[in-house]
Amino acid sequence: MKSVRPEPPPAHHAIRAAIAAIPQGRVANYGEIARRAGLPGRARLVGTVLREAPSALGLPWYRVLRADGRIAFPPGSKAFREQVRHLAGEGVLVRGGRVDLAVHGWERDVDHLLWGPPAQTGKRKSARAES
DNA sequence: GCCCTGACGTGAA
DNA sequence: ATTCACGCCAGGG
Repeated sequence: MKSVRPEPPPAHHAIRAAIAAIPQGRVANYGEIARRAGLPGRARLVGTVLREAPSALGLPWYRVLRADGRIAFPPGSKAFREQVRHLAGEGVLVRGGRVDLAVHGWERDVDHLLWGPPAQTGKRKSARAES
């Protein structure tokens, strides 16, 4: 017998879990979440789930950005500003609606361990001792 | 069931 | 840095 109230597909659950797993102060892109959820290539599905997911679920939706580190909402929109606000509250700086994934990206850590710290290609304007 | 849209990603021009 | 085309596929009309 069919359940009178069809539960959401497992994929949705996996995606929510992946989003919930983003550490505070870090951000991840849609594709990355999809991968973590075992759904490579389904970045769009992540967006769909987030759209359906009420913020009441307690999901850190604001930690999810596009692949280029850009916020997925139209600049200036309500949601946009709120996302920026939330991120700023966690110490994630947003410049021009954009977050530096090389600094706050979740997966950044892994790259670091595999490839080592990014060599300064000489773009840096002023080298300064970081914390 | 077809068609269009979309909190996306990637590669090419 | 921008723009375009495509791939992907769940939802809603």
